Amino acid sequence: MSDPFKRPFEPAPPAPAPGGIAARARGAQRAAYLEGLNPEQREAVETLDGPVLVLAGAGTGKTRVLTTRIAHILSLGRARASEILAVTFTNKAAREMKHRIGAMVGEAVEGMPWLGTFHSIGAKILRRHAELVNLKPDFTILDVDDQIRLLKQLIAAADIDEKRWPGRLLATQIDGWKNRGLTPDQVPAGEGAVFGNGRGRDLYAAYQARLKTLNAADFGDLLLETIRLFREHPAVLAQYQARFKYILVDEYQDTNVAQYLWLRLLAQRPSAATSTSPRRGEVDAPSASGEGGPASPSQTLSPPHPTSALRANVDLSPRGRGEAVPAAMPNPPHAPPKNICCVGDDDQSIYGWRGAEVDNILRFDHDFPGAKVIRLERNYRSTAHILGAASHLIAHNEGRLGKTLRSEGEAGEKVVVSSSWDSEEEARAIGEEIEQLQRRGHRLDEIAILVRASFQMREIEDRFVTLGLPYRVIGGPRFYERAEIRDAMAYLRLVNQPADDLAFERIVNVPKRGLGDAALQSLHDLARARGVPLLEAARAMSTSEAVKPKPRAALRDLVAAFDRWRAQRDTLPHTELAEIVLDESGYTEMWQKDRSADAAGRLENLKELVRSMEDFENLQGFLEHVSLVMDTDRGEDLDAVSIMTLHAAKGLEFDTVFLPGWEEGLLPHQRSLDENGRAGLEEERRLAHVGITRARKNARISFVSNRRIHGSWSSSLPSRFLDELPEQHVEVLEAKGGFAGYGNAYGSRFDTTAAFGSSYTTPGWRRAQKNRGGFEEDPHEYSQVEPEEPTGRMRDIGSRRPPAGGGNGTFKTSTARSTPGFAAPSANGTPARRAPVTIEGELVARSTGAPSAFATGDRVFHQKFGYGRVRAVDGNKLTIQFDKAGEKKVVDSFLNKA
DNA sequence: TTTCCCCTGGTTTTT
DNA sequence: CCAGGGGAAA
Repeated sequence: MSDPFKRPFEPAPPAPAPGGIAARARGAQRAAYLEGLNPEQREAVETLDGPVLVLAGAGTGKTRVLTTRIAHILSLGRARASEILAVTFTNKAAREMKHRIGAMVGEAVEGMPWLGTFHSIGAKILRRHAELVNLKPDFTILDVDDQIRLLKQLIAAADIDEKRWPGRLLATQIDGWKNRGLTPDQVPAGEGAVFGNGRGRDLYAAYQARLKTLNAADFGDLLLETIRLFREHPAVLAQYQARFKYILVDEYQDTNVAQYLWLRLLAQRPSAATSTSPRRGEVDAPSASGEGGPASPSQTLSPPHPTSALRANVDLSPRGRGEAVPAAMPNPPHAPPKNICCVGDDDQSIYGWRGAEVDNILRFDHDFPGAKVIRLERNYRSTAHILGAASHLIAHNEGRLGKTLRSEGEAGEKVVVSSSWDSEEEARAIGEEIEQLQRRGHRLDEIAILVRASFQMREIEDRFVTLGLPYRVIGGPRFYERAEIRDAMAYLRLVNQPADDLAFERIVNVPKRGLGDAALQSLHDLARARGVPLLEAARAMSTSEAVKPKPRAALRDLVAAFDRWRAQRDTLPHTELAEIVLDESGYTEMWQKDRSADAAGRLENLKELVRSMEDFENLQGFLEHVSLVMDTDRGEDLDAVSIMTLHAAKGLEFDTVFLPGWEEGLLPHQRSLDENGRAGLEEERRLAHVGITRARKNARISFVSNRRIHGSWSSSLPSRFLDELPEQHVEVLEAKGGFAGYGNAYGSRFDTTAAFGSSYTTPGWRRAQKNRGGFEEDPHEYSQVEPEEPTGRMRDIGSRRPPAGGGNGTFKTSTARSTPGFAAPSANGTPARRAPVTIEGELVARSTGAPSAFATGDRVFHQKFGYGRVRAVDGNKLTIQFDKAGEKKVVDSFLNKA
């Protein structure tokens, strides 16, 4: 038994008693995977009994602990793979865990059927018992568009002004209620009355009823309905309680109330719950009982949570949602909680705004009495300077459990703080610096730019396009969220399931068939009158004399097409069927005719969709996958700089990280401050902390003095977080712009800037208190004062023109930007070209001499700007008159001949 | 029914 | 400033 892990998971030997001889004997031999763990990690892996909370700071080996723990459980024979419940938030995390466990234990990862996201596991359970919650096992999982369309109909039906009360808002509201585990009858009356003149709660109830009719569930239902299932059917619950011997939860700080309740139900011992009635302990949940009875009105406010011994500081619990937060873990003393292990980091809780309750993690030892808390504080990622800066910053938060990250590495370089006049200059500075790094051999895919808000990306992208610097935007509209993909999916759904009315509504008139609102309305009426799906109603109407000839023909063709496709469903391979559907429906043609910039990209996406179907056995399997897994990792192995939001960066790491836009109002985001006060501020601080801790070697923070907000310019103040960085770990670069009082205004604690005679000498946060919004001014006024850049490489007078002057930066962004189709830019690994010298926006010189393959007058296509014609050629720099985006100067590697 | 223009609002985003 | 949605004209 030299390598016991080559053995498949199942069948596992019967679970021996803890500490049994066999286990110990095996354990002694199998300690290989435990090697290389530090003592805390090892403790986290080996403490198998009872509740465990692992507080894992950034870069401390969280995933490793989780995966090793699973391997450990399996190898000790404590449980079979199918008896372990392991939940993550994202599919990506689930995939990664599967992968790593597989690497550690052998091939048989498929033997972990209960490793997945909360939602996918919820769906799995729900399908098994669908009848018990008034669904059929093949229920549809709604996407957001469907949801909103449905809500709009309900709002209209209730005769509520849809303008004042948009469907989207109600969707958000309902989502919020579901996140908090509230069924319609549990929504506090006051809150339920906010929407639509007191009708919010009724609409929610109507929506739920409608979902049942449609045999559909939305994302929230995957959790909430499972909870309801468990509450109303204790025998079912008991079955799962008995099955899951070990529960592991990743990113516990991100769990919302519904997820918490879900876990809590599963984490109870099965014994008591096998009885037919809900347990006493359940009473403290938001619902009075599991029997669907209304929550007692007196429950709208619960007492403040008992202070947790775990918690170092006072709770901030901000959002006034106390009523939704359940009280303690209900396990009576005789039934200790099961073996649940939650891993998380309260300092990385950045999703409060979408329902995550930091409180869940802060309260863990109270919820799970006798919990063992293990802190992982040894960071293997970042240098001491970076960690020092991050730790000191986050220490300003009060609502935290408290950890101190220690670096296991060298001191490295200090965190660099710099400033720019405006965001255009900031983008330029970043671009320049990256070129420099590139010249020194720094890989581009080890560089990331992390922004607070996505609008910040635009100028950076713009700059990179000009420089020919390859980049990729992470996040943004995901593949399956693109309109063309959803349309295609709707066609396929309807082929698969002719009763899918929401899919029908989506595509009746896409492409345009002359079937507008009027036609749809009469279809609805007929469908309702006869109690048939819309497609059937369409069939009836297509032969009815009452319908005008034109729409009648359109309906006839549509119905015939679906009949045809459905007949082909069982005879043709599903990929082929998909192609046929897309072509015969005229959908492909619609985009082919479309001359807009992103049409080509959309067609490409459709091809990609069909290609991705190959991985599935049949249409059914594919559709199930897509509704749950909304991301495709179309990993591009291009060496490119990553640009993303701070939120999207969680869990990632890079050698060098740029953090632009650290200004009051943007990094502590104004809205966060306004809406959530101190708790909001603390979440913003965690965001800043997440940003810094993404860096392994270099972190470069910057802020600007002037920012354009909604079109008009206003001066901005440096972020208060800058003042919270410890001096000894930070190097402040002198502002290049040199406008005393602005770029250098910040940093009362940094000598470097004092010489500039800042008028702001109070700490940044206090500065921010007074007179926010600043005053407006024209940066142009100062342009003459601008000294030459220290590098002397570039004199960019052009950028000093008032940015409002238009011309530059007025292009239309398209969704294609997340897949910039770089024609393998030559920048790859080659010595970076110098930045072009520009005067008044004119390109006068350029350092690459390579002649361009394009000539004046050529028709070209650009991924971002669309089609255009070459106006002028200057080496590899071309001036293009784009059809839509206007005149631009672009590097030729970004162009294709059209 | 479609198209065009006006109006509004404009962090973050998974499932 | 600028994108997306909704209402009014063609």
